Amino acid sequence: MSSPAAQTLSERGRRTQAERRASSRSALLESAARGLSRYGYGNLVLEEVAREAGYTRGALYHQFKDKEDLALAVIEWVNESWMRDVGEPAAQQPDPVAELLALARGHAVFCRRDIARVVMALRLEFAGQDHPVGREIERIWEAGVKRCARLINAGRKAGSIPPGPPARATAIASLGALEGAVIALAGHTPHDELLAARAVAGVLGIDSRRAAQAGRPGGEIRFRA
Amino acid sequence: MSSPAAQTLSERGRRTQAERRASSRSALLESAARGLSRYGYGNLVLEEVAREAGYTRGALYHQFKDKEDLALAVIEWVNESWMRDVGEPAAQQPDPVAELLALARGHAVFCRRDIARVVMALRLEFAGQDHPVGREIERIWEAGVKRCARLINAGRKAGSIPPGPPARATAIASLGALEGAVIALAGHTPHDELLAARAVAGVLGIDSRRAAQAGRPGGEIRFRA
DNA sequence: TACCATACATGCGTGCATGTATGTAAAGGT
DNA sequence: ACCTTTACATACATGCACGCATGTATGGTA
Repeated sequence: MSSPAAQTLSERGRRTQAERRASSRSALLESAARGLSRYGYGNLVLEEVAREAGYTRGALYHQFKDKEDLALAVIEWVNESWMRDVGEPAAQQPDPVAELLALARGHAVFCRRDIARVVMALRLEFAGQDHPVGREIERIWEAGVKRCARLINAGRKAGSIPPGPPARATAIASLGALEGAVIALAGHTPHDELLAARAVAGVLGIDSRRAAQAGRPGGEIRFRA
Repeated sequence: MSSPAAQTLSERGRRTQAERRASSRSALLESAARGLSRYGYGNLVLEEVAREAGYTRGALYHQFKDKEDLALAVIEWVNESWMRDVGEPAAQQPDPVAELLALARGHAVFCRRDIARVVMALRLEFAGQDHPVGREIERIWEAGVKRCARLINAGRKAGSIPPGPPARATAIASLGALEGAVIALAGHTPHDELLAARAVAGVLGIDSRRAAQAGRPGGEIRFRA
């Protein structure tokens, strides 16, 4: 937490410049992600970010142009991680409903890390403003809404999702409910996964018992009657 | 928006001191509520709050001890409004499920005003910190969770809510999903109401078709098959 | 070993928001 | 009519965080 990142030594004890740079950068990114998740952009103080990564602000300004550049890098980093761990696996699901529920469950698991609220916090903070960070967050959010709306339309055509409000509004509600539930549930492993899926299933109008099974190859959890 | 609040004249053209004070105070409170909802606590600049209310910071510091005092007053004000417009009406419902769904719908309608995100924004901003504002928000949130958990327990005993994760976790997920959905749905009247109810119903594990009817004396909305 | 480039630390200047102190106009009492 | 109190504006002082400029150590290279 306060030492300059796990050293990935090349072969000899001496570390390459590129190695130093990379490990510093990822340490700073991780610290900044935690900070953004906790405090948001405005309340994030770079001195603390650097300190928690084991550096000073000097290192930060050497790696990133300014605070905004750092935030954008964090967003990109988090988004890539999300795509790899959640977005792409979910795309393997056979039908729209399964994919939507897999997204819900995957997101819940993804957000067990302390970088969970980065997107939510920044989206709230920059909503309705014209700031580069806000635009980037909006771009990512919009992509999620689009993906979700496509799946809803497909599911409705296939008959696996009942009719309801416009697909876009339903998609927005799904993602909002998902994010809200997951953030509120921070620390409530393992129930977060099922409850997230239930929230999404509810918005979609699906029988919530589907939510208990989808994406759980290990079988479903049973509760006492 | 920029004139010193609607004048509630006593009888003559002259306004009483108490009248002046009260109208300034409510104008400042409303402006601060909008500001907190948009920017959160840290990013809220008092100069702008005062200006939008038609005053200067002088008036603000005359009515409120400091920024923290102002925020606490806003929270109290919003909470009272919520209780009056949402909390108490919902308590009239005959059974737990109906009350929970009424809360969801009521909250969605309540949040059509631009003070919707005050609680959410502040809860995110002060999560895990030991700040008076954070504590007050936490208090309100906890009260909501408790109320929700009681209703869930009652509903499960009565058989109207199926078994699931612990009542407290389910309550937290319900409120989180509700807040998240409603905030994301800002501006999507009238679908916000149904979708909020669906999110809560989903978390509870209730057939989401219940959500379409509960609390809608005027009958349910029909969508094309 | 000598030299340069890169990674990082340290110190300074500046802007901005808060809080306070002081000044002014409106209201209320006598 | 005079004085006091209240409501508000204006001006000032403080602190904090950002960005940049400079200094230092480590890695690379000849």
